[in-house]
Amino acid sequence: MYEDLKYWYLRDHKLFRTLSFGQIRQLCIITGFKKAKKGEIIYFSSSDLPRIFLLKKGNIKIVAVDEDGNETIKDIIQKGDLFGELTLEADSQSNEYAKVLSNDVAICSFLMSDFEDLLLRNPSLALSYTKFVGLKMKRIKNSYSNLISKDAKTRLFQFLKDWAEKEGKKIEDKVVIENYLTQNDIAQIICTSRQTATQLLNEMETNGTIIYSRKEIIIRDISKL
Amino acid sequence: MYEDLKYWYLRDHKLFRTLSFGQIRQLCIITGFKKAKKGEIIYFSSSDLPRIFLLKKGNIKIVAVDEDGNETIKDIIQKGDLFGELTLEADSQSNEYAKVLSNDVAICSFLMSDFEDLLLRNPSLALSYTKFVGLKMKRIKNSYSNLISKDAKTRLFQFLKDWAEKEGKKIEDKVVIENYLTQNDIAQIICTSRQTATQLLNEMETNGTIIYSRKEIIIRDISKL
DNA sequence: AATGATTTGTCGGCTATGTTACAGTTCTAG
DNA sequence: CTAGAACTGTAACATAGCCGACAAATCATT
Repeated sequence: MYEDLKYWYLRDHKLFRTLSFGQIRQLCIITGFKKAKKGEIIYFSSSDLPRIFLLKKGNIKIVAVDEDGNETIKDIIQKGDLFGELTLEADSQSNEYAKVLSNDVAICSFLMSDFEDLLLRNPSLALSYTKFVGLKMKRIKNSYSNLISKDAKTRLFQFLKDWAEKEGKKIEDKVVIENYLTQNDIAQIICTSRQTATQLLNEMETNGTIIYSRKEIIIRDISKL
Repeated sequence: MYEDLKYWYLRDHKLFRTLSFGQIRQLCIITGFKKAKKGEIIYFSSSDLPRIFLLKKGNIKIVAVDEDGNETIKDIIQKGDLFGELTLEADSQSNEYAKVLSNDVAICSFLMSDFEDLLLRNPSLALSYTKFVGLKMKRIKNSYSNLISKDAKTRLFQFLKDWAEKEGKKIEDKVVIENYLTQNDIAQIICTSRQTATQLLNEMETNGTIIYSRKEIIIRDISKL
């Protein structure tokens, strides 16, 4: 029964959909299944054995701390996303951890080495996984080049657009996003100061392009972003 | 004989070193083997069939053009590097091309689909390749976060340091780099205006940290960068 | 050797954005 | 219900680095 649970938790992910029950049993080791609450911190890069994680429920942010102690948001992970040592290469020096944003999350994980074995036995999965990593790379490239070449306003617009696309719910002609980020979070994601983010958001609100509150963000007309 | 040539040209790359002669024959299709001269432009994203390229000799830059016609340097490719559709996913919209920087280059290429077949038959190669793509991703992340969080001067320093490490020749306690980039190129790589790059380089020269000419750059004391 | 093209050098004004600083608002935990 | 913490709002000021403009130097081609 517990075995079955594990099975479904992985099967769920599109990457693993092609695998048989038996094959997933090979990856028998969802050694970790964890729940956590808002604000909790989950260390993963420095964990004993390198792992790959799968977020089953909720939202987390990946935060990196540099030498000077500055925090930067590396990524926002949503339900269904993989995170951790996706490159299959343990990286001791990257000083990253995950912080829970939503009220509670559920995470499962498996050992990198076990995953490698599975890939070796399933070339087509290996290929899919490579493409998956590649896609991730492309996304990163894209968002970074936005960060570099556009000004803060454009970056905010782009961010909201992406967010709406990923998680927004269309209600009539508006898009409603559940807002689990603080303005500071948003600022960090689009790489600007909190103040500028605040200003821009307020500006958009007075313009009537969005309705902002701590609970949700409503975008009037997504095509105008 | 010609077959043998192809073989060696691939065998050369560390990724393919583990493959047998026969396996490389499977990838029998180094359909392209091309030479080009300085300034030439090589289109690859829009090429008929998606390919993966291997630069055998020389240096090229990967340039992307955005909607407004602005050119940005995406990458500098050196002898031995792979480039092209590394993610194994044809990408029609990325408007990229390669421009030859050194006096002449030699490039060989093979079809993405053939490469995929090879990966399917060689799980361990697939794994290596995944790690290779992963590594590339990590590098990109790294350099981008430099671009974002550091100022132009630090970026230039970092760039010179990397360049020296990759290509510099140690002569006594100095490092000499063959300079095939214009100041404009450098500016684009570190994402600043040409003027600022010029200013910073001159500043470094008067400081005595580097000796700059169009042919070569000499770094006095690399540890001081 | 000459001419045009490319690359480099330099300057002053301008703008977006970070910084510092503080006040008001909303949430949270006891 | 209340105090403290965490967020949000606003403003003045400083500045890195972009941009336009143009001159000087170097390279490439005939």
